[in-house]
Amino acid sequence: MPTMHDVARRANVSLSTVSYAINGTRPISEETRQRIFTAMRELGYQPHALARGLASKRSRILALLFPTSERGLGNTDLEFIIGAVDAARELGYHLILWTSGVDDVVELGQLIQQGLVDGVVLMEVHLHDKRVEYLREIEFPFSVIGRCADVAELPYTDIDFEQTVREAISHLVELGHADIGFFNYALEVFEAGYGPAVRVAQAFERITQEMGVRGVARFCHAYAQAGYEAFNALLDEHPEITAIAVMNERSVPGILQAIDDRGWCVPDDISLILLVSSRQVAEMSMPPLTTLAPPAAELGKLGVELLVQQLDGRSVSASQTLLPCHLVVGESTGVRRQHLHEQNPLLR
Amino acid sequence: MPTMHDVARRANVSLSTVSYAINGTRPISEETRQRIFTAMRELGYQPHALARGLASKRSRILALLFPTSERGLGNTDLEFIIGAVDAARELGYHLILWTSGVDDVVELGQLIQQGLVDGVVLMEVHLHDKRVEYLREIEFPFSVIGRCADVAELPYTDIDFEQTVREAISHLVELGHADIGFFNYALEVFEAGYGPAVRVAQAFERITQEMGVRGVARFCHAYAQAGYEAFNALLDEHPEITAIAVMNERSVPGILQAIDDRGWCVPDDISLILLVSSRQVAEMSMPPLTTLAPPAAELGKLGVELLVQQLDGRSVSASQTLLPCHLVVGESTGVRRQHLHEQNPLLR
DNA sequence: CTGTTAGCGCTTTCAT
DNA sequence: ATGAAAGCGCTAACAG
Repeated sequence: MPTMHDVARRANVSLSTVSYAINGTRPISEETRQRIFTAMRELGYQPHALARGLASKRSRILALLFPTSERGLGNTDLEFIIGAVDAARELGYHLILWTSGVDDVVELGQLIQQGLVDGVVLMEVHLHDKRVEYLREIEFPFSVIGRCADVAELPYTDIDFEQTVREAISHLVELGHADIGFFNYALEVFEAGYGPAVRVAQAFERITQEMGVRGVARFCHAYAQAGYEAFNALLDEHPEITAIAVMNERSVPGILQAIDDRGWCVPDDISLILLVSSRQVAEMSMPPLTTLAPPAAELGKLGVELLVQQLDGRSVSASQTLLPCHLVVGESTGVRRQHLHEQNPLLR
Repeated sequence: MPTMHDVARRANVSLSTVSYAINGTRPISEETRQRIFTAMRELGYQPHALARGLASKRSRILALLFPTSERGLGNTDLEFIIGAVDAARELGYHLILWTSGVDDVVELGQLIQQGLVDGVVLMEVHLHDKRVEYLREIEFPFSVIGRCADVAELPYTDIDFEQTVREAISHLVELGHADIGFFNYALEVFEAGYGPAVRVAQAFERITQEMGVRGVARFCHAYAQAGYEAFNALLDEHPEITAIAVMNERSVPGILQAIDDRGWCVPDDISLILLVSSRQVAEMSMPPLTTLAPPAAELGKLGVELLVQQLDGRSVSASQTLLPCHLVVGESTGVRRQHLHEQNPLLR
């Protein structure tokens, strides 16, 4: 494995000149530049990452902090990661993956103290996030995918939940729906201050009011049975509901089952819309569901860019960005129909 | 940030003694050991990863090569990654994610020459994989999740496709099915030598014969419409088929749609079984599908262990392992029924 | 059992 | 525009 020294000798220059040529840290005459790069090519030289990092105090390695616990691994999560990896490489960084508890500050501290990474990208932050507090305190570079309650000076990128809910409700309202149910994450998740759960809940309430429709929100665990029960409970209590927005795709099969058990059809008897689920997941259902697909890869990318921006000083984008979800119209939303029990009260 | 030097002074020993104490590379008297570790704790010392790596020529960083192109991002892919990350950390390694083309040997070479990683774990290898050839040639440590045609001396872990298919077919045969369809990946994927596609195809043919049932295999692209068409084509040609095994979950919604369009029901009129799809995906359908769920996290873990085994010499497991898929019985497989057209020929 | 010291391969002052 | 040399923080001979 050739070193810089080898390149220097072959190009008849000093070692430092090679370094300067590579990093462009100071002017080099075109002629020697050529000699150096030719030598490099001929030797198949690649700078040694560790040595470079040690000397420059910049490893060009980032860590993506990825808590696995939260709400099970979703289909979009991988997209986040790939988006981040690709962006990192684009910017000349490596990305190490680090899974750990949401509030395991100790492990985070150890990772950082190893001097391996120049900065970290946090995923799944809570409204009050210990990791964020910690990183702020020790003034270690970081960026956040998601956002905290206090976003002052916080470099983050997140989904525009307001827009997402608005677009979803709009879509339903345009189809004539005026009584809309909403299944959020489970209560515990909400109470833990999981951003999406909290923000979508707020947005749902505000926007249904704004638009003059009736909204009923419920919490629902992330499995089919929970969806089944939540749906039945909701419709028993609010039979007027003709459309449901769902935050957690995992409960969907149960909801569909419950609908089917009533002899109902989607979307004829009830419309269903996913709030932040990938197109891919939406298409796994029959009928394909209407969804607001999150810009997962873009969020991953932006998260990395936000961080690199601090590290390199180069301005890539605004330091606080909300990205819209994209409405993908499937076949689970349709014009409002009268409910069966309205058509024929004998059925209930 | 304290260095080893600081620890040494505080513990009244030489710098090297601290090093030896940390690495356990040579005997240290219990007393000084204590002094050193106390000093470390008091200073909150963490060894500097880059410096250590540079000096020891072992970075304790691994790369997981994860081609994104192949067949779209599946739901299990993230599990692989998490499994690998966790295993790596367990063994004291970091894991960087590296996405690149399946046969982009150049980029792989550059990664390696940077001296950043001690070894790489390859995912999605082809039967004849350029990366494998390259790594063998330069004698760089690696392990493989999947396997090549020539597995001599190849440290790999893979799904036991033979067992998977056998278990699936057994399940169907026990339910009385004797005419079984099989949807493989697309022809191109098969021809590119994508291991799972090739191995499952072989296994399907062999095992159906062994068990004395009739099997009909087809290729099918990874989207709903393809499933729809493949299903109709298959059943038009082979109306005797009462069960279908599917390799690629993406085509499933189309298959279900086609079934529905015929006025058929799953599993009453036809059984459906997924071959290598996660439980999670299987449960997203209605009814929940029967599947052979791959041991994704275990494969990721084993892949890393196989590599570390070479690196550290510690023996963690056999260097060639096939892991079984796990049969998760859903509601998409049931006892064989006579087909509609047999019951009532007028329908067709 | 412990200390001294020469690197690991590179960046970056300080000279020229 | 180029060189020389002092580290970056650690490991691993080599010495005792």
